[in-house]
Amino acid sequence: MAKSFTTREENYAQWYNDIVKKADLAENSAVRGCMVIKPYGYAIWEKMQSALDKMFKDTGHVNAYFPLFIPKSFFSREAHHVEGFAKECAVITHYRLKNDPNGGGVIVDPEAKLEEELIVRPTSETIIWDTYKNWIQSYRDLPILCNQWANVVRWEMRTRLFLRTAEFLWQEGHTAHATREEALVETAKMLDVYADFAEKFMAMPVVKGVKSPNERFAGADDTYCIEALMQDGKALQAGTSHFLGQNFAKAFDVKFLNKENQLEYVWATSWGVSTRLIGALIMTHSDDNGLVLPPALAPIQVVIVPIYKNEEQLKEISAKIEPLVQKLKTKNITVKYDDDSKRSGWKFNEYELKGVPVRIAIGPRDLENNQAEVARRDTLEKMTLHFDSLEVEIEKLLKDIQQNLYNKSLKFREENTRTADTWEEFIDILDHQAGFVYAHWDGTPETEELIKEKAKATIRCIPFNNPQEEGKCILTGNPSKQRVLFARSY
RNA sequence: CGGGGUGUAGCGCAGUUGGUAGCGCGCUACGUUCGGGACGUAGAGGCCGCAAGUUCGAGUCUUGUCACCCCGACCA
Repeated sequence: MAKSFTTREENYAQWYNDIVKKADLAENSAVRGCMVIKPYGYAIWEKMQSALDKMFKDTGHVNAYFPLFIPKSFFSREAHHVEGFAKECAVITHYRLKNDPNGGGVIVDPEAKLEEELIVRPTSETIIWDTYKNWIQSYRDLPILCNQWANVVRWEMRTRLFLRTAEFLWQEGHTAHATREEALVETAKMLDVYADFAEKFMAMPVVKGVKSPNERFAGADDTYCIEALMQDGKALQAGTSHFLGQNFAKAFDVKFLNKENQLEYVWATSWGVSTRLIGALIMTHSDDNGLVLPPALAPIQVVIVPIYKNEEQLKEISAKIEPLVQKLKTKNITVKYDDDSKRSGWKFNEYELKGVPVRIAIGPRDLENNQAEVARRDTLEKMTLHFDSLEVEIEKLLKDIQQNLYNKSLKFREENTRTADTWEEFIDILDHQAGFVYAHWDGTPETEELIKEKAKATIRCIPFNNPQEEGKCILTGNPSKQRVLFARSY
Protein backbone atom coordinates (compact mmCIF):
# COMPACT_ATOMS: atom_id res chain seq x y z
CA MET A 1 0.00 0.00 0.00
CA ALA A 2 1.38 3.33 -1.02
CA LYS A 3 1.46 5.58 1.98
CA SER A 4 -0.24 6.12 5.26
CA PHE A 5 -3.26 8.40 5.00
CA THR A 6 -2.19 10.06 8.20
CA THR A 7 0.67 11.71 6.37
CA ARG A 8 -1.86 13.47 4.14
CA GLU A 9 0.67 13.92 1.45
CA GLU A 10 -0.09 14.53 -2.13
CA ASN A 11 0.07 10.91 -3.06
CA TYR A 12 -3.21 10.34 -1.31
CA ALA A 13 -4.61 10.07 -4.81
CA GLN A 14 -2.17 7.27 -5.55
CA TRP A 15 -3.16 5.53 -2.33
CA TYR A 16 -6.82 5.87 -3.22
CA ASN A 17 -6.29 4.43 -6.70
CA ASP A 18 -4.33 1.56 -5.22
CA ILE A 19 -7.21 0.62 -2.99
CA VAL A 20 -9.75 0.82 -5.79
CA LYS A 21 -7.54 -1.40 -7.89
CA LYS A 22 -6.41 -3.88 -5.28
CA ALA A 23 -9.83 -4.29 -3.73
CA ASP A 24 -11.10 -4.99 -7.24
CA LEU A 25 -13.77 -2.29 -7.16
CA ALA A 26 -13.41 -0.53 -10.50
CA GLU A 27 -11.13 0.42 -13.35
CA ASN A 28 -10.88 2.99 -16.08
CA SER A 29 -12.55 1.90 -19.27
CA ALA A 30 -11.52 2.31 -22.88
CA VAL A 31 -13.97 5.21 -23.04
CA ARG A 32 -12.37 8.38 -21.80
CA GLY A 33 -13.55 9.40 -18.35
CA CYS A 34 -15.84 6.43 -17.97
CA MET A 35 -15.49 3.76 -15.33
CA VAL A 36 -16.03 0.03 -15.28
CA ILE A 37 -17.51 -0.95 -11.95
CA LYS A 38 -16.33 -4.49 -11.29
CA PRO A 39 -18.50 -7.12 -9.61
CA TYR A 40 -17.16 -6.52 -6.12
CA GLY A 41 -17.57 -2.76 -6.41
CA TYR A 42 -21.01 -3.18 -7.87
CA ALA A 43 -22.00 -5.46 -5.00
CA ILE A 44 -21.32 -2.56 -2.62
CA TRP A 45 -23.47 -0.31 -4.79
CA GLU A 46 -26.26 -2.90 -4.66
CA LYS A 47 -26.09 -2.92 -0.86
CA MET A 48 -26.36 0.86 -0.90
CA GLN A 49 -29.21 0.76 -3.36
CA SER A 50 -31.29 -1.68 -1.39
CA ALA A 51 -30.84 0.21 1.88
CA LEU A 52 -31.64 3.57 0.27
CA ASP A 53 -34.53 2.19 -1.72
CA LYS A 54 -36.13 0.87 1.44
CA MET A 55 -35.69 4.24 3.12
CA PHE A 56 -37.33 5.96 0.14
CA LYS A 57 -40.27 3.55 0.20
CA ASP A 58 -40.63 4.01 3.96
CA THR A 59 -41.00 7.74 3.36
CA GLY A 60 -43.73 7.22 0.79
CA HIS A 61 -41.79 7.29 -2.48
CA VAL A 62 -42.17 5.10 -5.54
CA ASN A 63 -39.79 4.28 -8.36
CA ALA A 64 -40.28 5.23 -12.00
CA TYR A 65 -38.09 5.62 -15.05
CA PHE A 66 -37.67 8.52 -17.46
CA PRO A 67 -35.79 8.79 -20.79
CA LEU A 68 -32.05 8.96 -21.13
CA PHE A 69 -32.37 11.63 -23.84
CA ILE A 70 -33.59 15.14 -23.35
CA PRO A 71 -34.51 17.43 -26.27
CA LYS A 72 -32.15 20.39 -26.29
CA SER A 73 -34.99 22.89 -26.11
CA PHE A 74 -36.14 21.50 -22.74
CA PHE A 75 -32.87 22.56 -21.28
CA SER A 76 -33.04 26.19 -22.19
CA ARG A 77 -36.40 26.67 -20.50
CA GLU A 78 -34.91 27.12 -17.05
CA ALA A 79 -32.24 29.78 -17.41
CA HIS A 80 -30.06 28.93 -14.42
CA HIS A 81 -30.31 25.24 -15.08
CA VAL A 82 -29.01 25.45 -18.63
CA GLU A 83 -26.26 27.82 -17.55
CA GLY A 84 -25.09 25.37 -14.91
CA PHE A 85 -24.99 22.30 -17.10
CA ALA A 86 -24.35 23.54 -20.64
CA LYS A 87 -20.57 23.15 -20.37
CA GLU A 88 -20.65 19.44 -19.66
CA CYS A 89 -23.35 17.98 -21.87
CA ALA A 90 -22.97 15.11 -24.30
CA VAL A 91 -25.03 15.92 -27.39
CA ILE A 92 -26.57 13.56 -29.90
CA THR A 93 -26.76 15.02 -33.38
CA HIS A 94 -27.28 12.00 -35.66
CA TYR A 95 -29.15 8.73 -35.56
CA ARG A 96 -27.43 6.63 -38.20
CA LEU A 97 -24.08 5.45 -39.51
CA LYS A 98 -23.20 4.31 -42.99
CA ASN A 99 -20.31 2.63 -44.77
CA ASP A 100 -17.55 5.06 -45.59
CA PRO A 101 -17.49 5.40 -49.40
CA ASN A 102 -13.77 6.28 -49.14
CA GLY A 103 -12.63 3.34 -47.09
CA GLY A 104 -13.23 0.42 -44.80
CA GLY A 105 -14.92 1.95 -41.78
CA VAL A 106 -18.24 3.57 -41.05
CA ILE A 107 -19.04 7.25 -40.87
CA VAL A 108 -21.86 9.29 -39.45
CA ASP A 109 -24.49 9.57 -42.15
CA PRO A 110 -24.78 13.31 -42.80
CA GLU A 111 -28.31 12.77 -44.03
CA ALA A 112 -29.33 11.37 -40.67
CA LYS A 113 -29.05 14.63 -38.80
CA LEU A 114 -31.59 15.07 -36.03
CA GLU A 115 -33.90 18.01 -36.45
CA GLU A 116 -33.45 18.79 -32.77
CA GLU A 117 -30.35 17.59 -30.95
CA LEU A 118 -30.78 15.39 -27.91
CA ILE A 119 -28.84 15.81 -24.69
CA VAL A 120 -27.79 12.78 -22.71
CA ARG A 121 -29.25 13.61 -19.31
CA PRO A 122 -26.84 15.18 -16.83
CA THR A 123 -29.85 15.20 -14.47
CA SER A 124 -33.50 14.72 -15.24
CA GLU A 125 -35.43 17.72 -13.92
CA THR A 126 -36.37 18.98 -17.36
CA ILE A 127 -37.62 15.74 -18.90
CA ILE A 128 -39.44 14.90 -15.69
CA TRP A 129 -41.16 18.26 -15.35
CA ASP A 130 -42.22 18.10 -18.96
CA THR A 131 -43.80 14.76 -18.04
CA TYR A 132 -45.31 15.94 -14.74
CA LYS A 133 -47.14 18.63 -16.68
CA ASN A 134 -49.39 15.89 -18.04
CA TRP A 135 -49.81 14.21 -14.69
CA ILE A 136 -50.96 17.20 -12.71
CA GLN A 137 -54.26 19.03 -12.97
CA SER A 138 -55.66 19.29 -9.48
CA TYR A 139 -54.40 19.36 -5.90
CA ARG A 140 -55.76 15.81 -5.73
CA ASP A 141 -52.93 14.74 -8.06
CA LEU A 142 -50.37 15.95 -5.53
CA PRO A 143 -47.96 15.19 -4.12
CA ILE A 144 -46.01 13.18 -6.65
CA LEU A 145 -43.15 11.39 -4.93
CA CYS A 146 -41.03 9.66 -7.55
CA ASN A 147 -37.53 8.36 -7.53
CA GLN A 148 -35.53 6.90 -10.40
CA TRP A 149 -32.41 4.77 -10.39
CA ALA A 150 -30.44 5.78 -13.43
CA ASN A 151 -27.18 6.70 -15.06
CA VAL A 152 -26.30 10.27 -16.00
CA VAL A 153 -23.54 11.80 -18.08
CA ARG A 154 -21.54 14.91 -17.26
CA TRP A 155 -18.61 15.51 -19.56
CA GLU A 156 -16.02 16.36 -16.92
CA MET A 157 -12.56 17.54 -17.88
CA ARG A 158 -10.80 15.44 -15.32
CA THR A 159 -12.13 12.36 -13.70
CA ARG A 160 -11.39 10.11 -10.75
CA LEU A 161 -12.82 6.68 -10.14
CA PHE A 162 -16.12 6.94 -8.26
CA LEU A 163 -15.58 10.58 -7.25
CA ARG A 164 -16.04 12.17 -10.64
CA THR A 165 -16.62 10.16 -13.77
CA ALA A 166 -18.15 11.13 -17.09
CA GLU A 167 -20.95 8.65 -16.57
CA PHE A 168 -22.17 7.66 -13.14
CA LEU A 169 -24.96 5.75 -11.47
CA TRP A 170 -27.27 7.45 -9.04
CA GLN A 171 -30.78 7.87 -7.84
CA GLU A 172 -32.67 11.08 -8.31
CA GLY A 173 -35.88 11.88 -6.49
CA HIS A 174 -38.27 14.36 -8.06
CA THR A 175 -41.28 15.47 -6.11
CA ALA A 176 -44.16 17.82 -6.79
CA HIS A 177 -46.17 19.53 -4.03
CA ALA A 178 -49.14 21.82 -3.59
CA THR A 179 -47.48 24.14 -1.12
CA ARG A 180 -44.14 25.72 -0.48
CA GLU A 181 -44.16 24.42 3.10
CA GLU A 182 -44.76 20.86 2.03
CA ALA A 183 -41.91 21.02 -0.47
CA LEU A 184 -39.60 22.47 2.15
CA VAL A 185 -40.52 19.66 4.55
CA GLU A 186 -39.76 17.13 1.80
CA THR A 187 -36.39 18.74 1.06
CA ALA A 188 -35.40 18.52 4.71
CA LYS A 189 -36.83 15.03 5.13
CA MET A 190 -34.78 13.61 2.29
CA LEU A 191 -31.63 15.24 3.55
CA ASP A 192 -32.31 13.50 6.85
CA VAL A 193 -32.71 10.21 5.00
CA TYR A 194 -29.28 10.75 3.42
CA ALA A 195 -27.69 11.71 6.71
CA ASP A 196 -29.18 8.63 8.38
CA PHE A 197 -27.93 6.44 5.59
CA ALA A 198 -24.44 7.93 5.78
CA GLU A 199 -24.24 7.49 9.52
CA LYS A 200 -26.03 4.17 10.03
CA PHE A 201 -24.93 2.29 6.94
CA MET A 202 -21.72 3.96 5.83
CA ALA A 203 -20.60 4.69 9.40
CA MET A 204 -19.69 8.12 8.08
CA PRO A 205 -20.59 11.21 10.10
CA VAL A 206 -21.87 14.15 8.06
CA VAL A 207 -22.60 17.83 8.57
CA LYS A 208 -26.06 18.81 7.42
CA GLY A 209 -26.50 22.30 6.13
CA VAL A 210 -27.47 24.64 3.36
CA LYS A 211 -25.26 25.69 0.46
CA SER A 212 -24.30 29.29 -0.11
CA PRO A 213 -25.93 30.85 -3.19
CA ASN A 214 -22.73 30.36 -5.22
CA GLU A 215 -22.69 26.64 -4.58
CA ARG A 216 -26.39 26.11 -5.11
CA PHE A 217 -27.78 23.65 -7.67
CA ALA A 218 -28.51 25.32 -11.00
CA GLY A 219 -32.22 26.00 -10.90
CA ALA A 220 -32.79 25.60 -7.15
CA ASP A 221 -33.93 28.16 -4.61
CA ASP A 222 -31.98 26.34 -1.94
CA THR A 223 -29.64 23.38 -1.82
CA TYR A 224 -29.28 21.34 1.33
CA CYS A 225 -26.34 19.00 1.57
CA ILE A 226 -24.46 16.54 3.67
CA GLU A 227 -20.72 17.13 3.87
CA ALA A 228 -18.24 14.53 5.00
CA LEU A 229 -14.57 14.82 5.86
CA MET A 230 -12.16 12.45 4.15
CA GLN A 231 -9.01 11.10 5.76
CA ASP A 232 -6.74 13.46 3.84
CA GLY A 233 -8.61 16.40 5.33
CA LYS A 234 -10.59 17.29 2.23
CA ALA A 235 -14.35 17.62 2.27
CA LEU A 236 -16.69 15.63 0.09
CA GLN A 237 -20.24 16.55 -0.78
CA ALA A 238 -21.98 13.25 -0.19
CA GLY A 239 -25.56 14.08 -1.07
CA THR A 240 -27.84 16.98 -1.94
CA SER A 241 -31.50 17.79 -1.57
CA HIS A 242 -32.82 20.76 -3.49
CA PHE A 243 -35.78 23.01 -2.87
CA LEU A 244 -36.63 23.99 -6.42
CA GLY A 245 -39.40 26.44 -5.56
CA GLN A 246 -41.65 26.98 -8.55
CA ASN A 247 -38.79 27.41 -11.00
CA PHE A 248 -39.36 24.25 -12.99
CA ALA A 249 -43.13 24.49 -12.72
CA LYS A 250 -42.93 27.92 -14.28
CA ALA A 251 -40.44 26.82 -16.93
CA PHE A 252 -42.63 23.87 -17.92
CA ASP A 253 -45.94 25.51 -17.15
CA VAL A 254 -47.10 23.00 -14.56
CA LYS A 255 -50.13 24.38 -12.73
CA PHE A 256 -52.83 22.82 -10.59
CA LEU A 257 -56.26 23.85 -9.34
CA ASN A 258 -56.25 24.26 -5.58
CA LYS A 259 -59.18 23.69 -3.24
CA GLU A 260 -60.28 27.28 -3.81
CA ASN A 261 -60.44 26.55 -7.55
CA GLN A 262 -57.47 28.79 -8.31
CA LEU A 263 -54.59 27.94 -10.64
CA GLU A 264 -51.23 27.74 -8.92
CA TYR A 265 -47.75 26.68 -9.92
CA VAL A 266 -46.52 23.44 -8.40
CA TRP A 267 -43.70 23.38 -5.83
CA ALA A 268 -40.81 21.03 -6.40
CA THR A 269 -37.86 19.24 -4.86
CA SER A 270 -35.15 17.02 -6.19
CA TRP A 271 -32.48 15.01 -4.39
CA GLY A 272 -29.77 12.57 -5.27
CA VAL A 273 -26.83 10.48 -4.22
CA SER A 274 -24.48 8.64 -6.53
CA THR A 275 -21.76 6.01 -6.81
CA ARG A 276 -19.56 8.78 -5.42
CA LEU A 277 -20.65 7.38 -2.06
CA ILE A 278 -18.39 4.41 -2.75
CA GLY A 279 -15.51 6.85 -3.05
CA ALA A 280 -16.59 8.39 0.23
CA LEU A 281 -16.64 4.98 1.86
CA ILE A 282 -13.11 4.26 0.68
CA MET A 283 -11.73 7.59 1.85
CA THR A 284 -13.48 7.45 5.20
CA HIS A 285 -12.40 4.06 6.53
CA SER A 286 -9.60 2.50 4.52
CA ASP A 287 -6.21 1.93 6.09
CA ASP A 288 -2.78 0.87 4.85
CA ASN A 289 -3.91 -2.74 4.56
CA GLY A 290 -6.62 -1.80 2.11
CA LEU A 291 -10.32 -1.24 2.09
CA VAL A 292 -12.32 -1.32 5.31
CA LEU A 293 -16.04 -1.86 4.87
CA PRO A 294 -18.72 -1.24 7.46
CA PRO A 295 -20.61 -4.52 8.02
CA ALA A 296 -23.89 -2.91 6.94
CA LEU A 297 -22.57 -2.46 3.39
CA ALA A 298 -20.07 -5.29 3.08
CA PRO A 299 -20.97 -7.73 0.29
CA ILE A 300 -19.19 -10.37 2.36
CA GLN A 301 -19.50 -9.82 6.09
CA VAL A 302 -17.69 -12.89 7.29
CA VAL A 303 -15.11 -14.95 5.48
CA ILE A 304 -14.11 -18.36 6.75
CA VAL A 305 -10.65 -19.60 5.80
CA PRO A 306 -9.78 -23.23 6.36
CA ILE A 307 -6.17 -24.06 7.10
CA TYR A 308 -5.22 -27.54 5.97
CA LYS A 309 -2.41 -29.71 4.70
CA ASN A 310 -4.39 -32.29 2.77
CA GLU A 311 -7.79 -33.15 1.40
CA GLU A 312 -8.69 -35.16 4.47
CA GLN A 313 -8.15 -32.24 6.80
CA LEU A 314 -10.13 -29.98 4.51
CA LYS A 315 -13.03 -32.42 4.60
CA GLU A 316 -12.91 -32.48 8.36
CA ILE A 317 -12.90 -28.69 8.59
CA SER A 318 -15.65 -28.34 6.00
CA ALA A 319 -17.85 -30.72 7.96
CA LYS A 320 -17.29 -28.66 11.08
CA ILE A 321 -17.91 -25.37 9.28
CA GLU A 322 -21.03 -26.30 7.37
CA PRO A 323 -23.52 -25.96 10.29
CA LEU A 324 -21.93 -22.66 11.32
CA VAL A 325 -22.40 -21.26 7.83
CA GLN A 326 -26.05 -22.26 7.90
CA LYS A 327 -26.60 -20.70 11.32
CA LEU A 328 -24.97 -17.42 10.30
CA LYS A 329 -27.05 -17.36 7.14
CA THR A 330 -30.28 -17.68 9.10
CA LYS A 331 -29.17 -14.60 11.02
CA ASN A 332 -28.88 -12.78 7.67
CA ILE A 333 -25.14 -12.64 7.90
CA THR A 334 -23.39 -12.95 4.54
CA VAL A 335 -20.75 -15.63 4.84
CA LYS A 336 -18.19 -16.87 2.40
CA TYR A 337 -16.48 -20.15 3.10
CA ASP A 338 -13.35 -19.97 0.99
CA ASP A 339 -12.08 -23.48 0.43
CA ASP A 340 -10.26 -22.48 -2.74
CA SER A 341 -6.82 -24.05 -3.10
CA LYS A 342 -4.95 -20.78 -2.55
CA ARG A 343 -2.73 -20.59 0.50
CA SER A 344 -4.26 -19.28 3.68
CA GLY A 345 -1.76 -16.41 4.04
CA TRP A 346 -2.66 -15.27 0.57
CA LYS A 347 -6.35 -15.30 1.48
CA PHE A 348 -5.76 -13.32 4.67
CA ASN A 349 -4.20 -10.54 2.66
CA GLU A 350 -6.78 -10.73 -0.07
CA TYR A 351 -9.76 -10.34 2.24
CA GLU A 352 -8.07 -7.55 4.15
CA LEU A 353 -7.56 -5.69 0.88
CA LYS A 354 -11.23 -6.21 0.15
CA GLY A 355 -12.32 -4.92 3.52
CA VAL A 356 -14.23 -7.97 4.76
CA PRO A 357 -15.16 -7.04 8.35
CA VAL A 358 -14.68 -10.41 10.05
CA ARG A 359 -12.41 -13.33 9.23
CA ILE A 360 -12.60 -16.72 10.83
CA ALA A 361 -9.62 -19.05 10.40
CA ILE A 362 -9.86 -22.65 11.41
CA GLY A 363 -7.21 -25.36 11.23
CA PRO A 364 -6.35 -28.74 12.76
CA ARG A 365 -5.21 -27.12 16.00
CA ASP A 366 -8.58 -25.41 16.35
CA LEU A 367 -10.49 -28.56 15.56
CA GLU A 368 -8.67 -30.27 18.37
CA ASN A 369 -9.57 -27.54 20.86
CA ASN A 370 -13.03 -26.77 19.47
CA GLN A 371 -12.08 -23.17 18.81
CA ALA A 372 -11.44 -20.74 15.97
CA GLU A 373 -9.33 -17.69 15.31
CA VAL A 374 -11.42 -14.59 14.69
CA ALA A 375 -9.91 -11.42 13.24
CA ARG A 376 -11.66 -8.07 12.92
CA ARG A 377 -10.77 -5.82 10.00
CA ASP A 378 -11.28 -2.47 11.71
CA THR A 379 -8.67 -2.95 14.44
CA LEU A 380 -6.81 -5.94 12.95
CA GLU A 381 -7.17 -7.64 16.35
CA LYS A 382 -7.18 -11.41 16.50
CA MET A 383 -8.83 -13.50 19.15
CA THR A 384 -9.40 -17.15 19.81
CA LEU A 385 -13.03 -18.03 20.48
CA HIS A 386 -14.81 -21.17 21.53
CA PHE A 387 -16.34 -22.67 18.40
CA ASP A 388 -19.81 -23.02 19.87
CA SER A 389 -19.96 -19.35 20.81
CA LEU A 390 -19.10 -18.11 17.31
CA GLU A 391 -22.66 -17.74 16.09
CA VAL A 392 -23.46 -15.31 18.90
CA GLU A 393 -20.08 -13.62 19.05
CA ILE A 394 -19.90 -12.90 15.33
CA GLU A 395 -23.24 -11.17 15.38
CA LYS A 396 -22.09 -8.98 18.27
CA LEU A 397 -18.77 -8.35 16.62
CA LEU A 398 -20.37 -7.09 13.40
CA LYS A 399 -22.43 -4.59 15.37
CA ASP A 400 -19.39 -3.56 17.30
CA ILE A 401 -17.33 -3.00 14.15
CA GLN A 402 -20.08 -0.92 12.61
CA GLN A 403 -20.22 1.27 15.72
CA ASN A 404 -16.46 1.46 16.10
CA LEU A 405 -16.00 2.64 12.52
CA TYR A 406 -18.50 5.38 13.09
CA ASN A 407 -16.89 6.44 16.35
CA LYS A 408 -13.47 6.48 14.76
CA SER A 409 -14.59 8.65 11.86
CA LEU A 410 -16.45 10.97 14.17
CA LYS A 411 -13.39 11.36 16.33
CA PHE A 412 -11.29 12.05 13.26
CA ARG A 413 -13.71 14.70 12.10
CA GLU A 414 -13.83 16.34 15.50
CA GLU A 415 -10.05 16.41 15.73
CA ASN A 416 -9.93 17.98 12.29
CA THR A 417 -12.55 20.64 12.73
CA ARG A 418 -11.10 23.97 13.74
CA THR A 419 -11.99 27.62 13.94
CA ALA A 420 -10.07 30.48 12.39
CA ASP A 421 -10.39 34.15 13.31
CA THR A 422 -7.87 35.70 10.97
CA TRP A 423 -6.90 35.21 7.38
CA GLU A 424 -3.39 34.03 8.34
CA GLU A 425 -4.81 31.48 10.73
CA PHE A 426 -7.28 30.33 8.08
CA ILE A 427 -4.59 29.75 5.45
CA ASP A 428 -2.27 28.18 7.97
CA ILE A 429 -4.87 25.60 8.94
CA LEU A 430 -5.75 24.82 5.34
CA ASP A 431 -2.12 24.46 4.32
CA HIS A 432 -0.81 22.54 7.28
CA GLN A 433 -3.68 20.74 8.92
CA ALA A 434 -6.50 20.66 6.36
CA GLY A 435 -9.92 19.57 7.59
CA PHE A 436 -13.02 21.64 8.28
CA VAL A 437 -12.60 25.25 9.30
CA TYR A 438 -15.32 27.37 10.86
CA ALA A 439 -14.80 31.01 10.02
CA HIS A 440 -16.73 34.23 9.71
CA TRP A 441 -17.85 35.35 6.27
CA ASP A 442 -19.56 38.62 5.45
CA GLY A 443 -22.28 36.85 3.50
CA THR A 444 -21.57 38.28 0.05
CA PRO A 445 -21.02 36.14 -3.06
CA GLU A 446 -18.09 38.39 -4.04
CA THR A 447 -16.19 37.62 -0.85
CA GLU A 448 -16.97 33.94 -1.18
CA GLU A 449 -15.55 33.98 -4.69
CA LEU A 450 -12.41 35.80 -3.55
CA ILE A 451 -11.83 33.35 -0.73
CA LYS A 452 -12.22 30.49 -3.15
CA GLU A 453 -9.70 32.05 -5.47
CA LYS A 454 -7.12 32.91 -2.82
CA ALA A 455 -7.45 29.96 -0.47
CA LYS A 456 -8.78 27.29 -2.86
CA ALA A 457 -11.33 26.58 -0.17
CA THR A 458 -15.09 26.76 -0.54
CA ILE A 459 -17.97 27.18 1.81
CA ARG A 460 -19.11 23.60 2.22
CA CYS A 461 -22.32 24.63 3.91
CA ILE A 462 -23.95 26.78 6.49
CA PRO A 463 -24.82 24.14 9.06
CA PHE A 464 -28.39 23.83 10.29
CA ASN A 465 -28.91 25.25 13.78
CA ASN A 466 -25.68 27.14 13.32
CA PRO A 467 -24.96 29.17 16.45
CA GLN A 468 -25.26 32.90 15.80
CA GLU A 469 -22.31 34.95 16.95
CA GLU A 470 -21.01 38.41 16.07
CA GLY A 471 -17.66 38.48 14.32
CA LYS A 472 -15.61 39.84 11.47
CA CYS A 473 -15.21 38.30 8.05
CA ILE A 474 -11.78 36.67 7.78
CA LEU A 475 -11.13 38.27 4.41
CA THR A 476 -12.83 41.66 4.41
CA GLY A 477 -13.22 42.33 8.13
CA ASN A 478 -16.85 43.25 7.51
CA PRO A 479 -19.33 42.33 10.23
CA SER A 480 -20.64 38.74 10.22
CA LYS A 481 -23.39 37.05 12.18
CA GLN A 482 -22.15 33.48 12.06
CA ARG A 483 -19.28 31.19 11.22
CA VAL A 484 -19.68 29.00 8.16
CA LEU A 485 -18.01 25.73 7.29
CA PHE A 486 -15.01 26.00 4.96
CA ALA A 487 -12.77 23.31 3.50
CA ARG A 488 -10.80 22.35 0.48
CA SER A 489 -12.85 19.76 -1.25
CA TYR A 490 -13.17 17.08 -3.88
C1' C B 1 -6.93 24.55 -24.34
C1' G B 2 -1.86 25.47 -21.70
C1' G B 3 2.72 22.81 -18.87
C1' G B 4 5.06 18.03 -18.07
C1' G B 5 5.37 12.72 -18.87
C1' U B 6 4.55 7.70 -20.84
C1' G B 7 3.48 4.07 -24.92
C1' U B 8 7.97 -2.81 -25.27
C1' A B 9 4.19 -10.12 -23.05
C1' G B 10 -2.23 -10.10 -19.30
C1' C B 11 -0.05 -6.40 -15.41
C1' G B 12 4.43 -3.55 -13.69
C1' C B 13 9.00 -2.38 -15.97
C1' A B 14 14.45 -2.75 -18.15
C1' G B 15 16.70 -2.36 -22.80
C1' U B 16 24.09 0.80 -22.99
C1' U B 17 27.79 3.75 -28.74
C1' G B 18 21.79 1.43 -33.74
C1' G B 19 23.25 -5.36 -34.61
C1' U B 20 17.09 -8.42 -34.74
C1' A B 21 14.01 -8.55 -27.19
C1' G B 22 14.62 -9.29 -21.59
C1' C B 23 13.30 -9.06 -15.96
C1' G B 24 9.51 -9.33 -12.00
C1' C B 25 4.46 -10.59 -11.07
C1' G B 26 0.67 -13.44 -13.18
C1' C B 27 -0.60 -17.87 -16.35
C1' U B 28 0.02 -23.71 -17.63
C1' A B 29 2.06 -28.66 -16.03
C1' C B 30 4.46 -31.70 -12.38
C1' G B 31 6.56 -32.19 -7.54
C1' U B 32 7.53 -30.50 -2.51
C1' U B 33 4.64 -27.31 0.64
C1' C B 34 0.29 -25.11 3.44
C1' G B 35 -1.27 -21.19 11.15
C1' G B 36 0.20 -14.11 7.40
C1' G B 37 0.83 -12.97 -0.05
C1' A B 38 5.62 -20.61 -0.41
C1' C B 39 9.54 -23.02 -3.36
C1' G B 40 11.81 -25.96 -7.34
C1' U B 41 11.80 -27.69 -12.40
C1' A B 42 9.76 -27.31 -17.20
C1' G B 43 6.66 -24.38 -20.43
C1' A B 44 3.20 -20.84 -23.10
C1' G B 45 2.94 -15.86 -24.22
C1' G B 46 5.68 -9.83 -28.46
C1' C B 47 3.58 -6.01 -35.66
C1' C B 48 8.50 -2.71 -29.20
C1' G B 49 1.26 2.57 -30.12
C1' C B 50 0.79 3.75 -35.62
C1' A B 51 3.00 5.85 -40.26
C1' A B 52 6.87 7.67 -43.09
C1' G B 53 12.18 8.70 -43.31
C1' U B 54 17.77 7.97 -42.40
C1' U B 55 20.67 3.24 -42.52
C1' C B 56 23.43 -2.81 -44.95
C1' G B 57 20.51 -2.98 -40.38
C1' A B 58 15.78 0.87 -36.08
C1' G B 59 12.70 -0.85 -29.67
C1' U B 60 16.92 2.64 -29.99
C1' C B 61 18.00 8.24 -34.54
C1' U B 62 14.51 12.05 -37.41
C1' U B 63 9.64 13.77 -38.69
C1' G B 64 4.59 13.21 -38.39
C1' U B 65 0.48 11.10 -36.00
C1' C B 66 -2.63 8.64 -32.33
C1' A B 67 -3.61 7.19 -27.42
C1' C B 68 -3.18 7.42 -22.30
C1' C B 69 -1.44 9.56 -17.47
C1' C B 70 -0.10 13.71 -14.15
C1' C B 71 -0.37 19.29 -12.97
C1' G B 72 -3.61 23.63 -14.24
C1' A B 73 -8.23 25.67 -16.51
C1' C B 74 -13.52 23.06 -15.53
C1' C B 75 -16.40 20.42 -11.57
C1' A B 76 -24.77 22.53 -9.74
